[in-house]
Amino acid sequence: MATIKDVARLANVSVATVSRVAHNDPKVSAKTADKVTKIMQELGYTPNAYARALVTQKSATIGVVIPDLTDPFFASLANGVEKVARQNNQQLLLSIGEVSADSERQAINLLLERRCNVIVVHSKLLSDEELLGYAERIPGMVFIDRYIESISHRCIWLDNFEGGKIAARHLLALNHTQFACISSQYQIDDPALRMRGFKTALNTAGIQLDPQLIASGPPNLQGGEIAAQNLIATGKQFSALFVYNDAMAIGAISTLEDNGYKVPSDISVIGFDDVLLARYSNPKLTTLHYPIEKMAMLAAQTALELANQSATVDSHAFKHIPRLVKRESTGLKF
Amino acid sequence: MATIKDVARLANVSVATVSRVAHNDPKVSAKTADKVTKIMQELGYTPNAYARALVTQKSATIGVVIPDLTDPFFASLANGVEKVARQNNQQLLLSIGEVSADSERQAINLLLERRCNVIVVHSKLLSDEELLGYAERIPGMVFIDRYIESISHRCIWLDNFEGGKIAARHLLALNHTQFACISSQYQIDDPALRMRGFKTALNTAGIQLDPQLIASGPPNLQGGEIAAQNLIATGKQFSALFVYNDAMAIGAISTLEDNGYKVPSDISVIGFDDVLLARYSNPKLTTLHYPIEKMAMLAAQTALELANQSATVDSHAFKHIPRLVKRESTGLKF
DNA sequence: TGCCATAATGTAAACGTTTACAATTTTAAT
DNA sequence: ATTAAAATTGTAAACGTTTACATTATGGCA
Repeated sequence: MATIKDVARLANVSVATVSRVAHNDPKVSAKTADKVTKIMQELGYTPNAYARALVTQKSATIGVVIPDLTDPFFASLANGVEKVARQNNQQLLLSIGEVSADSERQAINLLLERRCNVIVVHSKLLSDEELLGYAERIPGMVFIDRYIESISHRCIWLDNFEGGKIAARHLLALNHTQFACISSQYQIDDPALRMRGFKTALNTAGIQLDPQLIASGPPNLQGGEIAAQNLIATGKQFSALFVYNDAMAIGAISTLEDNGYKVPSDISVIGFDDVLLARYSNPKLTTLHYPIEKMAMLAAQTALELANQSATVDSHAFKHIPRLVKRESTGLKF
Repeated sequence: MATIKDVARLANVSVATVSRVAHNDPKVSAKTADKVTKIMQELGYTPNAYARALVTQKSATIGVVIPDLTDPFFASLANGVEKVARQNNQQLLLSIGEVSADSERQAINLLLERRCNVIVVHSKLLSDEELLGYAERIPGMVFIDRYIESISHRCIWLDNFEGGKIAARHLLALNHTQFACISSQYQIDDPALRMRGFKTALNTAGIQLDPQLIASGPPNLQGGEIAAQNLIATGKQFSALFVYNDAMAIGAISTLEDNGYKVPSDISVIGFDDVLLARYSNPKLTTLHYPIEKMAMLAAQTALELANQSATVDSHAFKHIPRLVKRESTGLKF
């Protein structure tokens, strides 16, 4: 590939001049600028980002660490970061953390090697201490979907507890009195918080959740199907079901309908996350909207500002509350 | 950030020795290796990928150009590339091409600046000529979901025409005789090919497709809903519906059911792509599986080999045929 | 003990840029 | 025509590595 020197030689100027033309620096005469531009095109010259990064000490790159791209939730996250990256003429470097602490660590390290000074990390497996260590080293690192007290101004997270409460209040407002839950068996924090919020709101209304009507499974379609089967197998009555996420909720609905229950007329079902699926399911899913793309954009913006020491973000924006999206899967209890 | 020189100074050795330790070169004594390693850890030394790339002339990076991350189809594509990237210790650089020829061009150029020599491109907007120009400059560039005659060994594509035929044959085998179609109004090639394949197979069976029973719309849920409404509005009978993609198919089903038609008992519906949605919809969608992740992996693998001039791939593998996935949305016509 | 092969380490150039600073050319005012 | 200021261009160091080659240290053997 043609280098700046090649251009300089052919144009009979110094590399400095070529560099100036490449940055359309005003202190270069129109004539030489033309000449150089022409040669650049002839040679198909493209500046070498590595050389540039080396000397300027900036990578023009935003890094993202997520566990998985196929999950639409994380795809939205990456998309949010990409948007602000593009707005700021930065490129997106993607590092997939998979499912082990080791690969998450690996993913972060790769970003560090590339001198990414702006990084959005979604980590559920690394300890607070380890993340703090990284955070200390690189000021432009921000955590999404995680809360670490001592660096709360660098954490963008959703209030899952509150989400659970909102779900409960919605079902209570529809006159339901007999509740069931489906939780996820993975990811320590989120499911537990959502369930606790749900129970708390029920208790406030003077209702106890029957422990036998809490099922769980892996957080996907099949998990929801199995959990719903277990719920039905208890033989207990319930008219409202709060499910950990949309995928499980759709699985649960499918099992319920296979067993002769109509949603929402017999049983109301509410999901969580509001991923694409929720709008495509039948009946369309009532759920709690997780504004992940917006949060990701905020995270990227914050990381960018922190990296430039220009941080002025209102730290109240960091906690997000999910919003109830009423669709077709919940209804009045008669 | 600590550099190799810092390490060298503190360890009382030359930078060359540190570099050797970093690559665990065998020609360094165990004693010094230990000493250096310790200092590296103390300083939290991470080699600078840019400096390394500059001198070795390799970027250790695979680039991907896709129009959009939120579309699960493209997310799968990116995921496939990422998988082989990781297998080969490469990093994923993502460039979003959006929806204009200009931004696609921009996306490719950014990758070139970063001296990505392995690139998987999904472009529908740039002309064959322009892509050929790029292909010439960089040998490790491979095109997915596109066919360019003169560089067919660098194109990984799906036979949409054949897919249309398979769909038709499936519906014919179920004894259907009255057909309708929903196509997409965007993306010149794919929809046209799918529809042509469909018609061709019908004609072979001696059936003509009524031109009035071909509707179209934007390739999403709403597009499918609207198109189905138009189909119903014609007042014409049909028992089998071939839809451009799964999202539209789900929209169409929703409209059909709202109008009192049962799927599949009244009308069989077949989609295309087999995205996540197809498995989550109700009824579950019969569709044509587009093995995009597998294709993306093959593309990345091919690009990698081309970049290393070690290409030995069987070029017959480059054309892919979609596979029929029979689920619940199609059934026998009585 | 001296010598040589081998192992270990160091030196320095190169990769392709950017950017102070220096040098040169142009411009305009006298 | 002279000259100072302004505009343009060039020089060279620096960024952090890798690596061919040169140098030095080590150990084995006679």
